Amino acid sequence: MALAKKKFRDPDETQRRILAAAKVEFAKNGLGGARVDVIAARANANKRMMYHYFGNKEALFKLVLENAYGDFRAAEAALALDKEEPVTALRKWVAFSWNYFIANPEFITLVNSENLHKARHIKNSKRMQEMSRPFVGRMETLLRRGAEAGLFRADLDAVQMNITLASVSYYYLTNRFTGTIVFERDLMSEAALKERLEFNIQSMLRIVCTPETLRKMEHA
Amino acid sequence: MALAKKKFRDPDETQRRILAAAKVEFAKNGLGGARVDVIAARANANKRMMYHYFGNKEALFKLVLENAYGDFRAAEAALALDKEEPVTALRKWVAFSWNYFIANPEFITLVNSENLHKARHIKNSKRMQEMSRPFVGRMETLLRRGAEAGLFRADLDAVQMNITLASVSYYYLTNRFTGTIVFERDLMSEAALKERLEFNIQSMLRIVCTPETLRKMEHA
DNA sequence: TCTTGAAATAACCAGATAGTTATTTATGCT
DNA sequence: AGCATAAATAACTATCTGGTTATTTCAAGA
Repeated sequence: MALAKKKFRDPDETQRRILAAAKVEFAKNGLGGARVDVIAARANANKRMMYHYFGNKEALFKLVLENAYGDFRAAEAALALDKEEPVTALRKWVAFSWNYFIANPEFITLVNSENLHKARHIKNSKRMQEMSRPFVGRMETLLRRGAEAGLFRADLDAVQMNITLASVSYYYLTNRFTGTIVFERDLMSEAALKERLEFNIQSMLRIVCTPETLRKMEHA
Repeated sequence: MALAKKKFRDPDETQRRILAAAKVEFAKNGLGGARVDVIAARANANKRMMYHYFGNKEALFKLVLENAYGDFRAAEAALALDKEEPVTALRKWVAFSWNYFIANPEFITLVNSENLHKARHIKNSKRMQEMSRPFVGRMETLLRRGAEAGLFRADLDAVQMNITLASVSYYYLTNRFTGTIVFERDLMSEAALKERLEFNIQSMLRIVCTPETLRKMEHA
């Protein structure tokens, strides 16, 4: 196989390492708590390289956030839910966000950190808006298809649905540490995770489906 | 009226001012981004006083968080939902959390900050657990009453319901800054807030009510 | 009025931290 | 081979920051 000869000078690779290290550090400590020295060390790079390639700490944060958001939306698009029957598509969508948040916990903390700062880093990000549009469109399409098939309610707003779909998974996971104390229950055991996913799927179905659809599903 | 003479030395008042200032600063910048100098200045107190009364920055943070949580649960208890008819009680509960999060935005950012730190400040807080128990119990009672009246589904888990009830409001509000960009829509206009609250109430009702109950409500 | 302890303050310190400067080293091109 | 340029490094700096020390000020009880 074509082994890439190890290069001593490799700008692309260095930038990649810095970005990866920054993602870990920003996710773990937030923008304010993250340390550029730690990022450089973890990247096996010199701090000066970070400033050379990315400008400053906040510009690096912005890029990390945009990339994380892009990865999430790309994974979502790859689901190809347009080809699924509406009820199945909704189930898969809920399961997808749940599993993605679990597999990529940095995503949640990065988004939280950006919201703590009132989204000032991406406020004027064209890239951010462009990455979002197809995702909003997908929910509109799904709701229309479901309604036309007589399965879904006809008056649902796609934005509200997008938000609710994310919220039931995101909130559980982002607040899992205080939640464990408040509810005196292990929210992250395998059984608990499975139970929550199933609960979320049922919740979303009850929100979108007509009472008739629900009755049929429950009698099946 | 009995005007309290302004005292030059007033330990209770000084502590109160420091706590209030700390709440603002921690909420705005998170634990890592908060500055003790800023807290002292905003409290019109000396930094030394903070260390004298509260020990250190993290102990102060813990107390601020516990107080914020206590305030929230106290307000919730004051609703006296036990006396309401189940469907009304659920509506009022959803509206309460929604309005509380809007009126007390620090609550959300404080909880987020604590979760970023894996809840290490309240991990062994007896006070935190004690404040939580009645709240979990309230949902159990409500669900039982609703089920006995034939209004609610009989198989609902109180913890899942508590989490979901909070999530649909909390997520919308905590992520309102990135949300505004992602959805290219003002999520905080008066109309948008009203719409979201109504959507959340309907969502919760659809999750808990039996299909028969829903049908009756929709035909009314 | 005098004494005593708590409340309050200001100045300070050591370590941390984002960002820079000056310099060296590898790589691709001719 | 040698040159020009980009990549990489280490050492440095000004400022910030949580926490402390030394000291002063006030208020209440005897």
